[in-house]
Amino acid sequence: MNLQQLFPQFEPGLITVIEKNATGKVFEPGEVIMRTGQYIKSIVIVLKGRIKIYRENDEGGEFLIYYVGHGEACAVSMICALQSLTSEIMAVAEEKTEVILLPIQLMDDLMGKFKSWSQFVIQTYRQRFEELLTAIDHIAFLNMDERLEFYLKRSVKKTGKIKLELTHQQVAYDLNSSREVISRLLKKMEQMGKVKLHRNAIEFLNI
Amino acid sequence: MNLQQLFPQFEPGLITVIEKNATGKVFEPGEVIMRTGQYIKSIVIVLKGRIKIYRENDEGGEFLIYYVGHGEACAVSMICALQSLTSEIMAVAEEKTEVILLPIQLMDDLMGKFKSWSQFVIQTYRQRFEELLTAIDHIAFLNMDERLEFYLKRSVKKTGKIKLELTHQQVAYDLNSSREVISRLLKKMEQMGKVKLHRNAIEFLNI
DNA sequence: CCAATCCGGTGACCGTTGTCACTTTACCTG
DNA sequence: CAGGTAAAGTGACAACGGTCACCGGATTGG
Repeated sequence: MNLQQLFPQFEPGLITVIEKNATGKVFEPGEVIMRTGQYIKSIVIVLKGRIKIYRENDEGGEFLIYYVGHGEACAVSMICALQSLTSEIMAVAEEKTEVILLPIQLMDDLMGKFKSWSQFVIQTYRQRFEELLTAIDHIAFLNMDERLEFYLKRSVKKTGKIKLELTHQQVAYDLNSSREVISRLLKKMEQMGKVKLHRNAIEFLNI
Repeated sequence: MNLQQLFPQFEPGLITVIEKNATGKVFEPGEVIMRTGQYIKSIVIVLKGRIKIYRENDEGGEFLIYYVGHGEACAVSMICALQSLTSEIMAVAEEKTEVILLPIQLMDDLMGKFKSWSQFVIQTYRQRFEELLTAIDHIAFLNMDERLEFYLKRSVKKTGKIKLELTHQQVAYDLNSSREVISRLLKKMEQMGKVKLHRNAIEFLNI
């Protein structure tokens, strides 16, 4: 994967520094990249594939906050990196995902030296901040059926597939709900002609 | 209010630039500082008092996300400032609040020139990001009684008062609930000896 | 091919919260 | 002090979503 191609806005000097200090890593679908409570030692940048970021609670509840796609970075890793804090979220590879890891010590240095880097950091914060606000909106103001519909639409957009390979159980996890509830709501959506249900797959109609 | 005293980490040069370009403003308790959908033209920094930041939805629902106290800045104003976007939140003065407004054009300039400023910006993002995550936790995983207790404890901490001057209706607004529900839960808490209820006030016991 | 397993469908039930309607209480003001 | 008003208490009810129990169909693997 060509870094310069993925980040055309980065100065060549910055690319060189990153290439010198980064280590690559590949995660298989479903593999956990980061756990709640784990120490963060690197900034994670996605080159290829996609990561899901979850918030967890003590009793096994989990809740999908956002996706990190290629050319994006995990804001949480940056945040924690600055203070060597533990992660407050969980990250899981959704598909086969290629990332690079940058040692946190580099962060301060890059921020000072490269304007494109500090813009990238700020831009990442901004985007994630807005996504968190959207997440808050949804759980605070929407019912499960509306949240489900948003979830499916977003999945279609992120994967580019209309037929989503998902079980009801997986959807329930992501929305911090239960399988039965999701099944019921999907049935309703099917009756309204919004989706077609298959085994292990949900086909989205009327986009 | 002495800027240098409030921000000891700022370089004297930075203080000078801020003083030259800032305009002061005072808001009365309950006054709306920023509305959802409004264009942001300045960065807001609180010198004295406290602001409440809400997320609103179309149907009049609102939801308290966090407070901005003295020596703190509104992360949203920074985020929007960078791209001249509209605000996605509402800000209301909780008490008599003194702020300074920095024109957004200054942002880029300061970021490049003053390390203490870019650290301040990053630090602000980091803190707000975590508060958003906490807010998500609460609405996603906690029941109203737990959220209410957290809300009261936080108010005690923020105001320094054990006897909170709040009506049940105001609490209901902040938690996006209804007065009756809050009244019921407060009654329960009173029976458990956690609070003492007065007219227009809630006294917190056992801290 | 049959058993085990996984996925999904379904009905019953319940707790939490929101809503409605109304009453009671505290406080303020003329 | 009387009357008005804002705040708070309360009971009834409904909607949403979580849980339980159980079933049936599809898939897989020995």
